[in-house]
Amino acid sequence: MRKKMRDNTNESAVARLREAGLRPTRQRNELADLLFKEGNRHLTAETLHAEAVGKGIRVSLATVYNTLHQFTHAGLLRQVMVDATRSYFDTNTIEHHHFYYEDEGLLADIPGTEMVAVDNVPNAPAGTKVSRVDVVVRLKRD
Amino acid sequence: MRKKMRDNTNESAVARLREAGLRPTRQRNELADLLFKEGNRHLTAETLHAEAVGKGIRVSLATVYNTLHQFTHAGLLRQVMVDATRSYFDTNTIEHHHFYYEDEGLLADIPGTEMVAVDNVPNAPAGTKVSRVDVVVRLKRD
DNA sequence: ATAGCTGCAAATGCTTTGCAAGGCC
DNA sequence: GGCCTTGCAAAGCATTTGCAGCTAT
Repeated sequence: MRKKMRDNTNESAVARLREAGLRPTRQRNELADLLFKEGNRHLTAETLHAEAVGKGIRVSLATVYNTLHQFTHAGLLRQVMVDATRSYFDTNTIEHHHFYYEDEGLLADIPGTEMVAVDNVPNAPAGTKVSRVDVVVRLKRD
Repeated sequence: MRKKMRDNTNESAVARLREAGLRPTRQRNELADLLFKEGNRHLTAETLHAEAVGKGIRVSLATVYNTLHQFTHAGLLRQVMVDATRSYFDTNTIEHHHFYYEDEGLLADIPGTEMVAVDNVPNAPAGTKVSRVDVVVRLKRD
C-alpha cells in the first residue's frame, strides 16, 4: 500500500534536486516542497524545521541545516545576513533587496524591488570581483 | 608613583565616555583609545581583545563584549552584520557602505562612499520607519 | 551492493551571564 | 560608602560534526 514513495511529492522539486546533483530523498523532497511551492519565502533553520514538524514531516534539525546549506550551494537558495544570531535563507535567488523588521526579526522582499537602484558602486578592488550586492532597509516600529 | 590613573589616557576618549553617560574606567578608556585614535576601524570582539592584550592592556574578553555593546548603544559604534558567525563593529557611525572580503572575513569602507546612492527606496511600511539602510558589496577572490 | 543521507547526541564557537572582588565618584 | 564595573568561569544558543544505521540507485 505504500510501495512508491514519491506519490505525494512535487515532481518539480525532484527534478530541481536532480539537476542540482542532489539525491531526491524523502526529507529533501518534502523540504523542497515547503520551500518552493508557494512564492518567495524567508526563513531560518528553526522556522523551517518547526513548519515541517508541524505538518507531520519527520526530519531532524540537523538535516534541515544540512539541506539548507546544500540547497544554497546548489544555487536554489540564498543566505541573507541581517541578524547576528540567526541565519536567514531566501527562496528568491534573483538579485533583489530586503526589508528587515528589527522588532519582529522578520525579513521580506522590498516590493517592486527591481526599482531600487544602487548607483556609483566603485569597481571591485584588484584581485577581487563582486560576489553580490546586498541592500537591507532596516525598519523599526514607529 | 602612580597616583593618577589617567596619565597616559586620551582626554577626548574620557570626554566621549562622560557624554555618553559611561564611567570612564581604565578598560573603557583604553579600549576607546584603540577604537577611536586612528580613523575608521572595523573589528570584532576577538580582534579588539587580541589587539588590546597585544599592547599590554589588561582586559577580559567579556569586558570587551560589554564595552562594544555599551559603545554601540551610546552611538559611538555601529554594528554591521555581514557574517553569520561574527559581529563586526564599525567606528564610523555616519551613514556609509561596505566592502566585505568574503575570503578573508575583512570589512572595509567603500572608498568615496558618499557617492554610492541607493535610489527608489520605497517608503517604510505603515507603522514603521527606516532605522537605516545597509549596503554591503560582497567581494570574492578573482 | 554501495555511495550517499539521516538522525541523534556530543562538540564547537561566539556571545552572554552570575556573582564575588575591585574601582570610581 | 555605595553603586557601577570587571573578570572569571559557567551557561547559553545557534550551528556543525562524528558515526552508526538507513536509503536511493
